[in-house]
Amino acid sequence: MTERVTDSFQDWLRDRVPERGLRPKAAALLEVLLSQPRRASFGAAAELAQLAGVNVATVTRTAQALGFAGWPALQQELRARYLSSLSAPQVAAEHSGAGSPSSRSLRRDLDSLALLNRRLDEGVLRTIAEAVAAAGRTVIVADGSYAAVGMALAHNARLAGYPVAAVTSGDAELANCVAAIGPGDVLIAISFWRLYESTVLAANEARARGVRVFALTDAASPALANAAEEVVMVPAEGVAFFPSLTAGMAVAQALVTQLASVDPARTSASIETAEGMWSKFGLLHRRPTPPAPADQHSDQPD
Amino acid sequence: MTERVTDSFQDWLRDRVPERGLRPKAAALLEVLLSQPRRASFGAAAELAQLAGVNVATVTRTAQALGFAGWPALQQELRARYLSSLSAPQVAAEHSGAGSPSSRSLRRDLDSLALLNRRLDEGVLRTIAEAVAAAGRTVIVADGSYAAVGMALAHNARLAGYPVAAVTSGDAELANCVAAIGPGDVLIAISFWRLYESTVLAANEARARGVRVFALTDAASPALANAAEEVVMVPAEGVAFFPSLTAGMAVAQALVTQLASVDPARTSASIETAEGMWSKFGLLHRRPTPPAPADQHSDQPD
DNA sequence: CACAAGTTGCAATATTCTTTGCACATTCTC
DNA sequence: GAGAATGTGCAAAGAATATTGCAACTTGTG
Repeated sequence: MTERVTDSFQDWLRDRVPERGLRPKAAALLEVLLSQPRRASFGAAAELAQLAGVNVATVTRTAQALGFAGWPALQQELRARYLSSLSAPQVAAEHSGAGSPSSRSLRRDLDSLALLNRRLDEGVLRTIAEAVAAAGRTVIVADGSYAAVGMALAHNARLAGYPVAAVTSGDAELANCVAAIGPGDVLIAISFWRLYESTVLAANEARARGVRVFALTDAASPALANAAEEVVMVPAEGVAFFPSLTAGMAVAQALVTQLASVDPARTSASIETAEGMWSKFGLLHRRPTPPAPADQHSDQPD
Repeated sequence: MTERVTDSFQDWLRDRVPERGLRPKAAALLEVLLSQPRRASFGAAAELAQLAGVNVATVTRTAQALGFAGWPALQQELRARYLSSLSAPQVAAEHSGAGSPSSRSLRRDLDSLALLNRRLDEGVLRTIAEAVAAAGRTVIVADGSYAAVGMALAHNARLAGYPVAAVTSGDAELANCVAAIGPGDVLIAISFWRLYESTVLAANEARARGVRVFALTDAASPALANAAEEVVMVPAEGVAFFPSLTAGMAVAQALVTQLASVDPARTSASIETAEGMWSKFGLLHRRPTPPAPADQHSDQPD
């Protein structure tokens, strides 16, 4: 039961123990909490009490003795830490003291990314990257706030030398873009949480027209998954009402990185050209250190 | 498609969907459960209901429609499966291509985020969030690929009920926008790696006009830092040529989360309104019945 | 256009879980 | 060894959560 959950989880809990130590029963309960973090995270006070051979009341009192308002408050912390230790054992956030909304958001994103890192089948990303590299052109459909991820993906992919365009200007343009693609092209649909009607339409229509369709989604979207050849699942759960775009952005980044490695020469040339343009247009505030793009991604074991 | 072990969570839940499919609201709830397994595993029925935009009663009814006695029974199953999906497939992902560009990118982002999490002073984010909340309006300046972060920030901030606009359409519009703001307004400049000339200009000009200026940047941009009241430093190093937007996006997410907590009532009201609009405009995809094999219905917006 | 079938939200009800007052038991001190 | 102080269990009060009856609404059909 106890994996290597122990470190951050146990240390933290032990640190809450006050100077005087705990009463015998409270100590017994603490041992249960430490040794069975899973049950401690989910179970009712009564369940833990029985497990520790103490009364329910002792659970509440122990929680209070540890500095919490009551059992629910303690349990919430236990949960957060237990889950963190499950998904990101290596990071072991030290200051994860349930602080401000912003720091909670960061921590959640960190967890999501750790989860993504373990879950993601990079074979899928390679497939998509190669499809984009081979495609006549690529259209990215992304509505709502997900448009940001689509834009980033398209922007960097173009920089890498591939004709990738994001459609974010509404349904009319979307329709036109879908009408303009066909066999030999690629469409990437990005959508988390709630699915926009037009995104699904575009994906289905494109597939019917012989376009290779891929999807980036948070798995809540069978409609989109059905239309896609491959689906990349991304955790998008945020702490507030908004779904988090962070993990999706990480996937976009990974995808572009993979794409850049498909044909390094092409990418290098493209970047060099782009840089020349930026210079000519006077876009940059200062001349940066000239990067050596060919060196950056020259090592690809696969 | 991906038939990885981790999908057992989603697959399993989808398999419980009865023949006829689900009612619209039930389907909406199912999406939330699938996309936010953490919350689904821990949260109360009411919380999930709000997230899905349905009534509490629907949660209970959906659980029953899926063949469970009620929400607690469903939640218990969800928990078990979510937790095992967290801890099980760790090993597989590690070895299948540990060195591919995409997985290196992901790992780099993970590291960056961990670094950010340690370094970031949440007081700064709070300051910015409060400034935005108090401002007459807020303009976000972000050029190049950073525009994606700016867009996401603006989009979600608007959703939270604040007049935030991202300027991404070129220098002409940027000039107009800067001309239109003054004391009592806020400008947020987002720029990593290389600094666009116009971004710096806008920041300096705005500050001269009495606008509160904040900056999101990596360490390499002293010019921007000079023009800003507060600077949020974000690691943006990518594995390839491209700077990573992931950490920047995480900060945007954190900022919006903080902003949403400044005046929760206002944010709730705003989101509710927005949801009503989405509904009216028929933006969301609400087809509950995906699995019909021969049934190739053409999706029609309702 | 009206009716019927089905769906959803509201609100009262029922259930479960947590906390706390109180009494008994144990332990420590003089 | 007696008294006081502290710890613990029991059970009732209190809070939170889930369920269900009912009415209003929407959608499909004649």
